[in-house]
Amino acid sequence: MDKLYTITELTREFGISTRTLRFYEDEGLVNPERRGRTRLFRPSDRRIIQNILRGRRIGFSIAEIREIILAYKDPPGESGQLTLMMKRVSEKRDELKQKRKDIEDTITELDLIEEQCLTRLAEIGVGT
Amino acid sequence: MDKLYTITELTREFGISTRTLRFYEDEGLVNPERRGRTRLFRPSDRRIIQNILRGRRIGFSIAEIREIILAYKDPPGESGQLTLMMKRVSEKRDELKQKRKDIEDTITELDLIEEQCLTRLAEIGVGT
DNA sequence: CCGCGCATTGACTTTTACGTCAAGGTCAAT
DNA sequence: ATTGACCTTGACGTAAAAGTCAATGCGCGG
Repeated sequence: MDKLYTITELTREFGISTRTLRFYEDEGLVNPERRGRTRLFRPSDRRIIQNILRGRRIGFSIAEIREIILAYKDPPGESGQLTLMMKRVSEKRDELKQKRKDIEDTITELDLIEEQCLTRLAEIGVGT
Repeated sequence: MDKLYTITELTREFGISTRTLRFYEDEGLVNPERRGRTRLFRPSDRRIIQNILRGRRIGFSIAEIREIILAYKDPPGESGQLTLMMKRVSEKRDELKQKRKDIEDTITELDLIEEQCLTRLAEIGVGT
């Protein structure tokens, strides 16, 4: 049935503000239909928003997110452009792998902090 | 031999600016010695800087990074504080796990884009 | 002694990603 | 017809994390 979403429906679903969605439109990330001046978001817009939010969570800038979205929508037709894009994709992937390692190391560190807390708690618990 | 590092040595090693290191000092994240007014960073400072940069890469704010550094240095002595901290640690860990999943999904997506590029390239290559 | 490179502080500026008004249009229900 | 919910555009404000600029100091090779 291809439901259309109003702006506030989506802000509620994703916990973001209307300002944020309008901003994403200004940035050319989403292109909702209009009934009069009112925005109506398609399922495809909704999916893009999910992508944006994911990108945001992992620290991509709007420009980077836009680049990925565009790359996905219409990969360039020219050979040189394609090769260039594959280089950029490869770089991004390396960056993400580094980030994943950073996260894993930090999780380990958090585990350590937690352990220290437990130890201290036990000491205190025994002492009193 | 406990080498001491000048500010520019470290900026070169880590690819950051002197302004950044001074900013981190203002924020209380590092405490270099002083010979006169000149900063001399100890190996411990250097390690903290590595931690800061790692935190930065995974999107932690300076405030969050400071919190983790402090938690690691001196875990609080009081029972309530300890329990509180463990809750915060647990939250951060969940956040990081979500982030790791986001990263893995995005890597998968990048793989897909790359594949599309390769397909297009093959098509072009054959056609010409 | 002069200039060079490296160091300092302090103040002002910038960028990103929105938040926050202001001022008003539309429509359904009361 | 007024209230209230929801929508709009446009302009201005803000916080974080530095960048940039100005003015200055210190030690050293030539």
